[in-house]
Amino acid sequence: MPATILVVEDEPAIQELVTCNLRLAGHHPLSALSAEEALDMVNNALPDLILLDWLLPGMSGVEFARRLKTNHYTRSVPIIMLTARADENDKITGLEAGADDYIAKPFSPRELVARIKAVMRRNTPETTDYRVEIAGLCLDPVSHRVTTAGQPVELGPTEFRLLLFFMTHPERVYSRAQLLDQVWGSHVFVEDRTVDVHIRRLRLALATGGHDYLIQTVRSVGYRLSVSKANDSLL
Amino acid sequence: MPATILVVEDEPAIQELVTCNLRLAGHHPLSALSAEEALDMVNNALPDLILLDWLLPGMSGVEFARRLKTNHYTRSVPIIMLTARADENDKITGLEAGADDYIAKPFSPRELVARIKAVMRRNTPETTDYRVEIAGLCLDPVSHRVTTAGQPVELGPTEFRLLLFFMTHPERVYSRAQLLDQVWGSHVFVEDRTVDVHIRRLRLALATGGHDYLIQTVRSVGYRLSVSKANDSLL
DNA sequence: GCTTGGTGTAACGCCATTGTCACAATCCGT
DNA sequence: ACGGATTGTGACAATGGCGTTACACCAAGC
Repeated sequence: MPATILVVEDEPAIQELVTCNLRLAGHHPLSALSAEEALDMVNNALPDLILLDWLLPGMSGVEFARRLKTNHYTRSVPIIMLTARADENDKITGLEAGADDYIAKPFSPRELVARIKAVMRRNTPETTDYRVEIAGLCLDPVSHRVTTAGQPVELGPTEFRLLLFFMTHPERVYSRAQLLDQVWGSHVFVEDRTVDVHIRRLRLALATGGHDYLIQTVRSVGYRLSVSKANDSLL
Repeated sequence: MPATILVVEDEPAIQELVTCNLRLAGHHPLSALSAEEALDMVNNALPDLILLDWLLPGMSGVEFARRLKTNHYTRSVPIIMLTARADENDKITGLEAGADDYIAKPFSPRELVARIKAVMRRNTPETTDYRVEIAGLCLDPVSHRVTTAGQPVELGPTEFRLLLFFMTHPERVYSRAQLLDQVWGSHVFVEDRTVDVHIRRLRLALATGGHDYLIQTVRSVGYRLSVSKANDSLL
């Protein structure tokens, strides 16, 4: 949920205020004092979202937004406009230029982070929306349910994510470190052995349907989901 | 995927803005500046979807929607309402009149096309008759009434909209953020936990008919409406 | 005015979930 | 068979998610 956010704002006081609040909300703000500077930074590394002031010296905010939206590489980055007053014309041209939302000054820090959250959640569409089924084991991300041979399986959140990852990446070995990255998140710090415990819990839950064999351990390497019971199928 | 979309909007600037964005998204927009003009065009050729402004000179948007929904030939055309403000009453009467979705101005082009895609995707399996009944729980948007096993259920406005959303999107988990988007509106900002309280109120109201189990919580994910009592079961 | 119904927020407490550890069991090369 | 390395297993404390209640606020109605 934390995101890198590019703040394009020429007034230092507001710039500071915004970035500070973003930091407090757990985000990673980047500062740009002009549209030109912002363009450089965008070309360097894509941010997750852009907070764009309406009135800027040199290139205006609208022009900047237009430039971004006409570039295939940058057009997908959501933009939130900051405007001095809720002016109708501003609103229309801003949205026309491709802004996803706008905030009228003065705004509360709370509204700021709320809008960001709203836009980002709106912008991230479904990842794996389809149902996965392997050897009678069925997992549905949409309804968030798992069954083995028609019988319901009760899983904790982490076990669910773990199984989801395995079922979308079957027949492939993953180290504990890789699993921590993919299932827990690349930023958390937990012991490698924690994976073992969750693997066991997952197997336990799957055992009632006889599907515990699906999660196989590859000694000194990691774990793997496979339909074949054989511990080693070479070539 | 490309569709002919009738845009009913009296203000030329917004009309232009919307049709332009629709064209960019690969659709074929048709313009109508009044409900009367739109009626003619609909009778001439059925569009795949209608974007309908709430406030129109002459015949209002609601009236227009009602006319469409009472005609067998035109009732199946999905309607997305455009309203100037996120007014609770507007939303309710809009849904009563048969609108399939609802966008509050100002809206981003991205949101616009996203909603259109969403409505067109989900329009095939459901709709047609807008009375929803699940496991004896019956909700009628037209009369704005809810009954469990024939007995009336008293709900507040928010609880009603919440239940309406769940019953039109059953067997699917929604995060608190998504629920806030869909039920409260994509631009309002309230705490996530507020959803919990309304979920409880809804359950409380449904409990008298024994239907409280319908609203199920998926820990660390969100909520879901399901007919099966089991916390986890598929199909 | 006062009252009332609806809504959002804060606070409290319970309990499922989780990360970690200690120890037993197993594997594999020597 | 032995020993070290690796993994399975059970238990434990701490965390955090969620149900629940209470309360303040606001708009509408009498």
